[in-house]
Amino acid sequence: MKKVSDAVIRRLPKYYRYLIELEREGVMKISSGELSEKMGLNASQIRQDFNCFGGFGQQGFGYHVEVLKNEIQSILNLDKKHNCIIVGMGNIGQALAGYANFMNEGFYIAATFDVNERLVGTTVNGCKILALDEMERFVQENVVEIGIICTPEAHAMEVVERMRRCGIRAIWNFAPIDIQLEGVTVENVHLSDSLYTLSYRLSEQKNNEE
Amino acid sequence: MKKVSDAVIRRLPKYYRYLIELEREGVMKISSGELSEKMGLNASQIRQDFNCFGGFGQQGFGYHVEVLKNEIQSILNLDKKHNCIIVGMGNIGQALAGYANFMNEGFYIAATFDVNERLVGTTVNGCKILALDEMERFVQENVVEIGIICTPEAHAMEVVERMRRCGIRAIWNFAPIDIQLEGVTVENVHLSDSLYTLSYRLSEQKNNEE
DNA sequence: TAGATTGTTAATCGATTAACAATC
DNA sequence: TAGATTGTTAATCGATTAACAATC
Repeated sequence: MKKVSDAVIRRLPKYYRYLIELEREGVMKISSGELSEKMGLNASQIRQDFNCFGGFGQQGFGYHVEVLKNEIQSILNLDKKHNCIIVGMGNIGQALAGYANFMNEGFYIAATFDVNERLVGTTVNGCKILALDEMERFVQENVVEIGIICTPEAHAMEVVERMRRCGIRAIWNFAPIDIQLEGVTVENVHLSDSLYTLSYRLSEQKNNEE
Repeated sequence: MKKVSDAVIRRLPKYYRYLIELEREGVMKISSGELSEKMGLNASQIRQDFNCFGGFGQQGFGYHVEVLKNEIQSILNLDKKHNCIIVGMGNIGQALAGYANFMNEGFYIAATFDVNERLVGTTVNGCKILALDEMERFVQENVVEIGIICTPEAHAMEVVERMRRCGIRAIWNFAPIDIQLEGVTVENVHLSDSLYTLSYRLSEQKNNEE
């Protein structure tokens, strides 16, 4: 199968959100035209996107909302359970541990780790915090697919390397570094980058008003 | 000035991060070629990007790290203080309130709000939580540039509308809805979208290995 | 059958990359 | 002056959009 471009992949969760919403509203079918209006995308683009993965529609009719939703859920691999671990249980780590939403879509925080001895042993948002030194053993004894990095910048790279060594192949990174590692899929979040772009557009807006 | 594309704007914080790093390492000058290797970008692209905002380099020499860093800081509007408020002090809201990093770059959490009576009046990460009903008054009495939305999906749109009405022109949105509003600049974060794309790429990786 | 809407090919647009003249 | 590297124009590439034949 031809490689699907990143732009398409990043639209999939958005389709998924809108389809869940439509299903909740009891809508049974939708055309690319209607969906394009709702989502602010081009109808051609929507059809092109779906056709990267096969034809989910019916000519002359449109798309069955439930079918399409299930297809995208399956493409995104959200119909399977994924064990995660969090390393770094500061503010962000604790928040993600409590982000109950994840479990609804098959993400489960199997364990959390920190180096801070005052945190180790405590329970936050239902997750017990273990000593970082126990990570390797835990990952060997349990199936862990996703490593979530919420450490300060200084420790992030070392944790990434340790995760890779014990077989974790997917990393969700919240530390402000760009991780690129052979054989490991990384999604960098970079919250501050996001805020900075907002700051840019705010000042741009002000300039236009002057 | 010609409108700068979103792709360029999203690279600015990344340049900024690398330049801060270089400055910290004591590097005085850098060429687009060296920077491209470090950042994994194309050198032409880097020069094109910088030239959207004017020529910061010196032919035959390269770029002064400090000068370039300061220019980008100024373009991103990070050399000014920005008051923010957070609405919704659940896990994510609390985490962002404590994300001390923001203040370093001029972002300051002036107040936080919630509807939950058990939270109102308490102090989290140094931020006192006020009742949501006090938001309008607070914004009128203080200069607030950025509204941060961390409410559940169901309340997000109403909060956005209230923020707009009391004059907030920039919104950093963590609720899982796409906000688009005339006259308001919105940066949608969508953490679960990000995790879903990681999930997709993880399954793709597994398929390739088979 | 006629109408609607998909799936897919072709055209357009914008972003990335290459090339090179300008110049420090 | 010669060498290096920018700033900028031109070429390429990929993503988006338009068009339309296929078909339900």
